[in-house]
Amino acid sequence: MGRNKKYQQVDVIEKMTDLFIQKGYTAASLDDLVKVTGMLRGSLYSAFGSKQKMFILALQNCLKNSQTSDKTLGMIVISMMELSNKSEQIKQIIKDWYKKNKGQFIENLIGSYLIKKAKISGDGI
Amino acid sequence: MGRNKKYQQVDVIEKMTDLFIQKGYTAASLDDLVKVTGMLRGSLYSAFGSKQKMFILALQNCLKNSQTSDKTLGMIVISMMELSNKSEQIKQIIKDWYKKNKGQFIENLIGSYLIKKAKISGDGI
DNA sequence: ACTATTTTTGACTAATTAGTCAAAAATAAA
DNA sequence: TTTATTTTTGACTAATTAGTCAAAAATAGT
Repeated sequence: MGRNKKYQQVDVIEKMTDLFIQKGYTAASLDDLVKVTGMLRGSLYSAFGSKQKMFILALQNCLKNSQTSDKTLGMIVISMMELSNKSEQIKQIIKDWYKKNKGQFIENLIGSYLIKKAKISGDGI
Repeated sequence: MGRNKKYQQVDVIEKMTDLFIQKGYTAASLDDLVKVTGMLRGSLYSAFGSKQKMFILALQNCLKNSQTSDKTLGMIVISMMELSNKSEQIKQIIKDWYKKNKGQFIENLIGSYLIKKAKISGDGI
């Protein structure tokens, strides 16, 4: 009952994830989120509640996948840089993730991801 | 000739650096910079020109120091996350830095810094 | 004292920010 | 058709953003 959803949560969250990874959390504006998702502000807030909740859903969606993809690393690094000191929930999420993944050269993986992302390696990779 | 400087560039840049590392580039506002430096907006712009130029001076000041301190890593990581795709100059600076430091477990150092900064290691370090 | 030069001051602007809300649209059950 | 429920719409707000600028203050040479 009620109006049918025009947008599917999963698709919307995927698009949000790409934006967050591209711009970072703070620099990704609501206008940007409107643009990439196709939803309007009211719908976004009605569906997700706040920008931080959008990010958390995007982060959790990434972590469902057990392998440490670049997408996951992207969201983890943004969490560490911009959100771990603002949200206890996010801090706990990445704490749990680190517990599960430490001892697997994860520090090295994080560093390598950043160098690749910044495109400073010289060999174009 | 002319009015004496009330604030010394070196001190101001040090304070800016601490702010950028604490908040990140985007999240560090001009109001924040006014607060930590003691200078007013007009003085800051008269002395530095723009927020990005303030950041570049802070970054270059860190890199003068040949050792890779946490302060340096902080500025480097912010550059990679928030600025390497916005400023060719900054990209070049961190490209040069990486050239000088690669092969010294620098990826590991970067990852370890982030984990320490986010305080997710479990052992409180 | 006067002039030239530099630095500081803080009010100002135009743009952007996250978030709100009442109304409209869409649906299914009664 | 009416009613209850859900989703979408987009204009709106209050706060914050980076950056500007004319005026005042401070200094040193003439």
